[in-house]
Amino acid sequence: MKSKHTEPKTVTRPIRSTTEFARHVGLARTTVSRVLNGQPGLKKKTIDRVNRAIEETGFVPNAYALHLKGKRTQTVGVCVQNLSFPILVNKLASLQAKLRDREITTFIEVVDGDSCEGAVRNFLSLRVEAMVFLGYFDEKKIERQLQGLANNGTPSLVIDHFGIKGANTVTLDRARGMVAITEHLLDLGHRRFGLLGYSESFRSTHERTRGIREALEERGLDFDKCTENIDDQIVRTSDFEFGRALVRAFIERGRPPTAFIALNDVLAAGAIHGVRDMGFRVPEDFSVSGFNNQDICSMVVPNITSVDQRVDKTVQVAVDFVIAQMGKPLRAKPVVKMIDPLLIVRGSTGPARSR
Amino acid sequence: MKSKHTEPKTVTRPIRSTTEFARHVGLARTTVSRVLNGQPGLKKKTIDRVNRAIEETGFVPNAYALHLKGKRTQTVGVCVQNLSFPILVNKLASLQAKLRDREITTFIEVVDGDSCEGAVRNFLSLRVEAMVFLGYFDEKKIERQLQGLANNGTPSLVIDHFGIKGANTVTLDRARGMVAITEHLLDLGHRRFGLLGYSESFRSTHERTRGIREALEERGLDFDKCTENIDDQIVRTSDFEFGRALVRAFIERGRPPTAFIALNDVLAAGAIHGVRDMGFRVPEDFSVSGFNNQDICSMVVPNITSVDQRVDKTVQVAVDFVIAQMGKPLRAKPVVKMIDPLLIVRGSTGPARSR
DNA sequence: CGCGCAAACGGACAATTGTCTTTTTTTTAA
DNA sequence: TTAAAAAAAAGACAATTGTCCGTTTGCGCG
Repeated sequence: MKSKHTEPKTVTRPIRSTTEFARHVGLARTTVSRVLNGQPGLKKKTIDRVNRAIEETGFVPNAYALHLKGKRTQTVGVCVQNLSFPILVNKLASLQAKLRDREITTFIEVVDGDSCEGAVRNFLSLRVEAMVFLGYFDEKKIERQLQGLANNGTPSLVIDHFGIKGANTVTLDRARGMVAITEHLLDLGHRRFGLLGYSESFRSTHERTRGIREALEERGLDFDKCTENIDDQIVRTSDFEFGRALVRAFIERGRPPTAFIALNDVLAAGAIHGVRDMGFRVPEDFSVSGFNNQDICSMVVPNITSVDQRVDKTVQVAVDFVIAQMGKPLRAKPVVKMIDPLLIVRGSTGPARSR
Repeated sequence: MKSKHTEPKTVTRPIRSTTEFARHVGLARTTVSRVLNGQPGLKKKTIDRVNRAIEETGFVPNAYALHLKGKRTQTVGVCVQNLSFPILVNKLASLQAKLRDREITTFIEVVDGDSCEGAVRNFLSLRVEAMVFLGYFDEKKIERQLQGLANNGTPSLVIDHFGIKGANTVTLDRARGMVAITEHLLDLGHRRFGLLGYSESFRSTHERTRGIREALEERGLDFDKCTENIDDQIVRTSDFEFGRALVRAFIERGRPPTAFIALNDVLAAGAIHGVRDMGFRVPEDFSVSGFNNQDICSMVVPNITSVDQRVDKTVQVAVDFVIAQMGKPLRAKPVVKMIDPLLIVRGSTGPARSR
């Protein structure tokens, strides 16, 4: 048995520089370097020899020396708020994929509560050519960070968090999304709406409340008369249980609205279960809408009517912008791009039952 | 009004090297460097002057030059399979957080279908001190990559994917998880089980089937007599709909099992809806179990009995191992650490109804 | 055998940083 | 005011790579 002989016993220490690699191949360092960088005036045989050795040894030139030499780093740093929201994760994955397609390396830092200061420092130290902030951050802090980046000449972009001063921004037009939902429900004959989860004081919540208000006023309806919000009457645990408890409370107190507009899909899923708990049906007795069009929309019966964030479109716009800015002087005025949302009508909304 | 004067109009071009920075502060480069690296023999006033200038300008030394000089990179590269599975995302986030706590920078590449070759090359070029593979990959490819890393002297670790030759591995003991579930159901009086989603030919599925088999044989029961699998009779769309359709088919064909053991929580959620579709109740008429203990377990009524992966424990073990290996010669023999799973009993499992 | 040319070699430089040593300047103490 | 001590400056080197340039090698051809 003379197997086990394919792998050579050359347990020499790893090759860590072009010099060592060149010695291993039996060529001059400069010659190897010329091969690696595709310079002319080299015999095919030599080129093959080098490439074969690369195959064998897995040698990769040191990125640190490479970029030090002044070569563009072709890297982008991404600060992501956290990975608890599936929608953010989708955006992150899509972002890296699209940047990779353009031969750009993405560095990712999950910030999650910490200020992103450390992440930004790290990225700057790595001389990224642009920086992306994905999600919602402390406005004061992020504005300071962005200012620092501007002084530094590093282009930056904020995805999602709308309203940051001086920031290049790509974000879903959340107000418009709510207009779409509200109009959809109005068309179905609903006139009284229970808002689920709309008392958080985030900027995005304000934006979205504004959308509902606009859609109602467009039809001559009054926001305060048409909507009810009993968020503060329920102790909030998980989104699911919160939505469920809110709906039960709405029904128990009598004269409930005919449609529930939830802040997100999980709340909506809870709401659907709340309706069922009370012996009613969705959408025959009550309509329920979600937001974000997450997977859970299809994991509940009936499936949830929701607003899709158009992650792909959003990220595409973001990537195009970032790449256009890389390696160029900063723009004087910030760019804000709003992405049109997409209403996905499913089984959880239906005609209002006359009561 | 003499506001707007706080920010100096010095729109000089950004400072990109210690030399430029030193000029800006009015000190010698070497002095600044000594301050940055905390060397002794410096006046407090000078140190303060430098620190203040850092505050103002946001100057960060070039990481590329730093590491080139031979300083350890203190970086780890993580190849993650994809971000479609929430459980993987959790592990990834936890991994980066724990590594950051130890002052290690994590580079992340989401591979998603592509071979991870490119990612590995990129990491090697960045001279990471260790590499982690998170999730399931093509065995042949990953073995080749690991071999390459071994030649290179870079420690590596595989999380989740059990059974890769020569790989340091940290993984949930999936067989043991299934033993726990099966025993739990046996204790509740169940003797016939419907397996949902167990016909995929992944290594993890085999492991888990083995666990069920062992638990049954432990009580003198025969696997083939006690379990049924009708996966191939249903067209698989989403996991949710698949689980739902499977259960309906089980019930429609008559003489259904009393408990359904689903491959994951989404299948289990579908199964619960399937039971309800047919006019039965969970857990009174049928028990349903999931796996992974994802969020969805609490977003279904009744909540799903599942097996928790103990992400925190898993990642902690992984991080401890990785850190112990960094910057040291490779171990001769691979280390495999199995993590004990944790059965979480919730409302979806109950005593078997005698029929 | 000698010439010319292509190909490879070998040396040098630049990029930035930390560190070491030597020199100069500043501060402190007498 | 002067000498000593402390602090800062200045210069050099190493780390790795790409590139430039002059030199050497090898080969074919006459």
